[in-house]
Amino acid sequence: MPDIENMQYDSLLVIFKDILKKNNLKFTKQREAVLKTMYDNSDHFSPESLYMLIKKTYPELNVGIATVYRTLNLLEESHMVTSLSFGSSGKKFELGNKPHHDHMICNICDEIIEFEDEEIEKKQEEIANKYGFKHTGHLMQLYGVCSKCQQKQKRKEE
Amino acid sequence: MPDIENMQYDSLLVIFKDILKKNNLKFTKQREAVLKTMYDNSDHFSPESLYMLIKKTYPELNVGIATVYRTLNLLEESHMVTSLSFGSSGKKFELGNKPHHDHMICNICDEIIEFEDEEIEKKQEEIANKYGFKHTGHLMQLYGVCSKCQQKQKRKEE
DNA sequence: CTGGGTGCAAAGTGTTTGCACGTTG
DNA sequence: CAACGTGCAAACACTTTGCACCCAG
Repeated sequence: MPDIENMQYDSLLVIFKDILKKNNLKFTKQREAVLKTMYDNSDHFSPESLYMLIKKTYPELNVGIATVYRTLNLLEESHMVTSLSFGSSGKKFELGNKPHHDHMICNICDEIIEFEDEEIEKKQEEIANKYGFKHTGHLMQLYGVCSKCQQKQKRKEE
Repeated sequence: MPDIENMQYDSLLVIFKDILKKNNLKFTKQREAVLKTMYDNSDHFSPESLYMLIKKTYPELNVGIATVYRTLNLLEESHMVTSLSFGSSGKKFELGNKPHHDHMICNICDEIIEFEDEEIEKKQEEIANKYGFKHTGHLMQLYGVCSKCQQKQKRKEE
């Protein structure tokens, strides 16, 4: 499986078509619209918000939300997108075309800040090894209050 | 707020009653059954599995699953239990009476292994500070295959 | 032209809520 | 005895699925 970090859209598309072909699946306008929309609006999407954006961008396609779900699941299984588990309100998905990173999530405004730390990654590897655990992935999310919301809170207190 | 690590049941109960009193809530058999069952069967519970266990242990109470949800939410807000996000199939809850730790989750058998690493905790703190983020909690879960399941896989391959 | 894909609506999940009755303080 | 809590079932939110038609290969 190629490493899709930092790839341009054309290369992502080639990989996607390849995955489809290997699994006897077909390349459709709808499937492309999902990938393209995620690429063009690099962000963390809920299936719902992605669905709305696709409808707005490609009104002629008349995409259904079921297809968005189906495609996101397909892309996730193919490791082209990754998902973040979110408290209670479902998952968010992001296209995997950037270097690995984790997330800080503001409890107040839901803003997502990405960060990356090699040392922690190494440490995780060590821990897994210690327990004879074959480490295939992880989820690390820091929760708290982002700097903007902290300032808002201070202003209110005055 | 007291630190409920390593506490015996009696002390947990006192704290729980205290929280209830402070919020003008009542101490009921059902609420106690939830706390006691979690204490007696130290484990990671889905609301459903906890509900079943309570029904089995206290058949005379005729508890409803809605009460289990309500009580778990109450306990979580009061920081007496914590929850782990679980892929798509909801959350699991554990009583917070042990030292802080994170989780390794086997993708095959769903076994949960607890671990603790001070260095990572420190690093998380540093990262949050760097972004002006007020860090109030985190979720770190490593996914992979536990040693038992790796052995089973090997056996099949032979 | 055949098998997989799609939109739609219905069915599944997991969780929350309205209500009448029950219990706590 | 006032208020909060409970069980029940209905409602909810999110996601998956069955089906008839559609389209890519």
